[in-house]
Amino acid sequence: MLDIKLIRENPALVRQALEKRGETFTPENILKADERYRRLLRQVELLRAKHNETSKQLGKAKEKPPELITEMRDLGEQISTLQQETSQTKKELNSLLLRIPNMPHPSVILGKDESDNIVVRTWGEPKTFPFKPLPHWELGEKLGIIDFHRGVKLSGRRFYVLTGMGACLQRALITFMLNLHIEHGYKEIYPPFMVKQECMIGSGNLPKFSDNLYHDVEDDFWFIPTAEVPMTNLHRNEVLDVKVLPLYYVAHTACFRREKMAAGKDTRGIKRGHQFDKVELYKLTEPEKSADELEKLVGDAEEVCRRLAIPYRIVQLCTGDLGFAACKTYDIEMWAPGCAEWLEVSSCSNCSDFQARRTNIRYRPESGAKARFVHTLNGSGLALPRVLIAVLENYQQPDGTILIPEALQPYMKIVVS
RNA sequence: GGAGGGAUCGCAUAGUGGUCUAGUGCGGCCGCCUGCUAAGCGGUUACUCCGAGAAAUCGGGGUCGUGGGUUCAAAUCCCACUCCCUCCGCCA
Repeated sequence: MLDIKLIRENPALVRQALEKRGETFTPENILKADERYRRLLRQVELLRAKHNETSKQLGKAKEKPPELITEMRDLGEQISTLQQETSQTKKELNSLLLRIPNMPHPSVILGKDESDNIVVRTWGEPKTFPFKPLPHWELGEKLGIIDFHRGVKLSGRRFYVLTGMGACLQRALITFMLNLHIEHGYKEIYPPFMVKQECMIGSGNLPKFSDNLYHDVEDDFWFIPTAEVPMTNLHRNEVLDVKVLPLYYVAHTACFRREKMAAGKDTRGIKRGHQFDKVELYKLTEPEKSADELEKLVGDAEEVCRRLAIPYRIVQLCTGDLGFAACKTYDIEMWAPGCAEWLEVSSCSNCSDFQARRTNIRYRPESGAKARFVHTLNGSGLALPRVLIAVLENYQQPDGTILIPEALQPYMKIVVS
């Protein structure tokens, strides 16, 4: 959510910033609602002051003068009518504000869409194979570690079953990543996978993107599309001590996405499913530090790729490709020789105070000082099915078997009888 | 799912319709006194919104778990919900 004061005082600046992301911003409705709200509020408060005053008089009076009671009754009616109008206006204003995306950070490159993103750096050389490397769906089926047919039998398209060493490899990756990030100072979190609506609003997934979410109508639970959602809401309505900042969290969760938007895209393999696992990094920082913390966050996520010795590149998203809540984003893409594409295994974003405003997460710079909104950052560290793809395709051997990356070997020591 | 109890300022507690501008204690902060310490004395003590101001600050509104209701008037009465505790049922 953007600061209404900024919109009020400098709508042109906001418009310019949002135009960079291809958003046409018309502040007129918002400004009108804002002005109307404040005008109504002043009226209501004036009446209330009168009401309180009269009530006090009446309270002190031994004999209750009937004209005072009449006055009270009269004021009460006026207040309740005006109050209704005020709340309604506030609601309208709020729902408008909730639908405006974050403003891009000035350092973000200008661009229209994905095609204007730029590769910031690459690491490693794509391996050359003395044979034609297979895509993971073929490897997975041949090795009997990914069962597509039974996945469909159980849950329909875009579902699969990992079996045997496939499931084991994923589990090894999860533990490896979690441990690595914990070493880097992140605190492990195991959050709920189903959350209240207000959490989805807090992270920015609602009200605008309900198409991509699973929702349990009976009990009004929303299934998380990423651990970012519960982690954004962990400290909802809290004022944090500056001494605890920055907070670093890491969580492994399942993620659920309806993927209505991506219908027909990436239908082969395990690249895009309705359910997948992800290790997610999350930070809460002081505003002045979030830019640096984003770079460090990317570095921490990158480290996973390096340890796995899989070539990757860092892509900076242009203004037009930024997510709703982000002011700056880097993607990490691993090279997958089998399907011959760069796989997006992570998206690391600085959300500045956008989510903190929605969730009301603040910190006090020093005791007695006014509380300020924190900045929040998130990034995958990393998304599992895609890393699994990269491991399978990069480590495939001529005989169709998979070499286990050195970093994962300690996690794969299993006696199979 | 059923039955009961509860939620008040950082913590602990008082408050059964108007004098609550929510009291008291503890803790915190500031000061005083005491040749150290302990103790004592005085003061202070939340968040948020609107408005005025360059600012310090000032005026006003709201907040006693949340939302409704009754009433001229609600921390206080009524209803619903949320969360916590005790018990029963069910369950991993």
